[in-house]
Amino acid sequence: MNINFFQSIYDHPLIQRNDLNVIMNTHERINFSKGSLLLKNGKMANEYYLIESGLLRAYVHDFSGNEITTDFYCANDIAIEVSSLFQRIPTKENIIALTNGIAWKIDFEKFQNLFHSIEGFREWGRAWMARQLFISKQRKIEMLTKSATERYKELIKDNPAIVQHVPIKHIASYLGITDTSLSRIRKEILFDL
Amino acid sequence: MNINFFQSIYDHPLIQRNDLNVIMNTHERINFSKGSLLLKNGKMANEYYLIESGLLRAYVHDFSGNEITTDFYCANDIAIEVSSLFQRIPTKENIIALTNGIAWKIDFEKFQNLFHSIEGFREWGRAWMARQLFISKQRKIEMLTKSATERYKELIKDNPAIVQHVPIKHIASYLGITDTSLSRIRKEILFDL
DNA sequence: AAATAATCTTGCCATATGACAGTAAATTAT
DNA sequence: ATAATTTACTGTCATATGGCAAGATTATTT
Repeated sequence: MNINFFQSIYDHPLIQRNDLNVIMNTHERINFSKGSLLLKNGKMANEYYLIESGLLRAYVHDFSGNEITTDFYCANDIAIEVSSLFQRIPTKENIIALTNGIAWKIDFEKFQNLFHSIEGFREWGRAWMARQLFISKQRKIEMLTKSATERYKELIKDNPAIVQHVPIKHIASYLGITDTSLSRIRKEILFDL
Repeated sequence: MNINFFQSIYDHPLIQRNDLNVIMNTHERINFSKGSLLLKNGKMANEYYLIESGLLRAYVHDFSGNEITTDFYCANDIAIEVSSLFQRIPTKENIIALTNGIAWKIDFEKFQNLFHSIEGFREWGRAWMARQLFISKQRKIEMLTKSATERYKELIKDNPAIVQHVPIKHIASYLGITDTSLSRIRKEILFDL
């Protein structure tokens, strides 16, 4: 078990080395295989996962039943459904594995203990939430101000792994367009690349 | 000072009555007047505000310098820029008063004390963040899946005060369209109302 | 009250994206 | 390997929204 992996994720000035050990030992290693569901619509999230390797996709169903991809999780990301986990309510999201992979799981009760017993951990947690909120806001603004083409180009730049491994229709719903349109956009920007 | 106001905002099963008193006394009443800035781009947020009355608008500038309205805050809302306040970094947002009003202010240091000393308060804080994250995600999905017309209709339904008091151009940028388009949409839906 | 400025509406045309259908290509199952 | 299924691309047409500019309306200042 690699301490650098945990250190890069639980990165906060108030988390001491021995705190990190406690935190590490609270996680459990799991393997997931392509197609398996880590979280299912209607259930309550009881854990979250640090992704060591592999690729996951989160999605919801819109009013007419179409899958809308809300997030991708890659190595070093945290796969989590905050709303369900922290409000103790059933989720509307699904998290499914797009590839095989390895993750480190921590469940809510253990998280809760760390949160209330380690000051650095709860500072980290709050900062993490703040960052997520910032990212979410940013993405919202980008949806408003940027064209689908620009958003796709940025995805290529920031997250090439996703573009390479994920079916177009999922990327399209993530970008908020149809797969038809994305197909055309891809054709368009071939010249730029 | 109205305890019901604070109770409705700091609403969590683990917050006891005397906790609430401590929390209440940590806030300071302020008046704000139309046009005043409660937060300015480039500064660090050092406090947040519970809005008792009045109307505020948060906005950022996009790459080409246009104002994008990111949020409105009404009575009983919390006007806060989480990212700057909790990550201790300068903000990119502005919060400006659209009307005169009354708010209760709490600054970061005092918040921090409450957070670490009252378990119920930090549970409330985390749940609040989780809810915000959920709302932000929801809005993102709505931007993806709903038309500008639908989004405007929902705004009318959920927040009529905003539609009545706020200049169209701000509502338009909040919805992610131009004021021209919003003007046409308004004309369109006159029939529906 | 008049003057000025800000805001809102409207017309014209351009463009991005969607809906639907058909085909091609790739993946998966038999 | 073959068949079946899923995924990706393309064509045609429809629609929503944007860009720009000119008026109309409303608000603000003098």
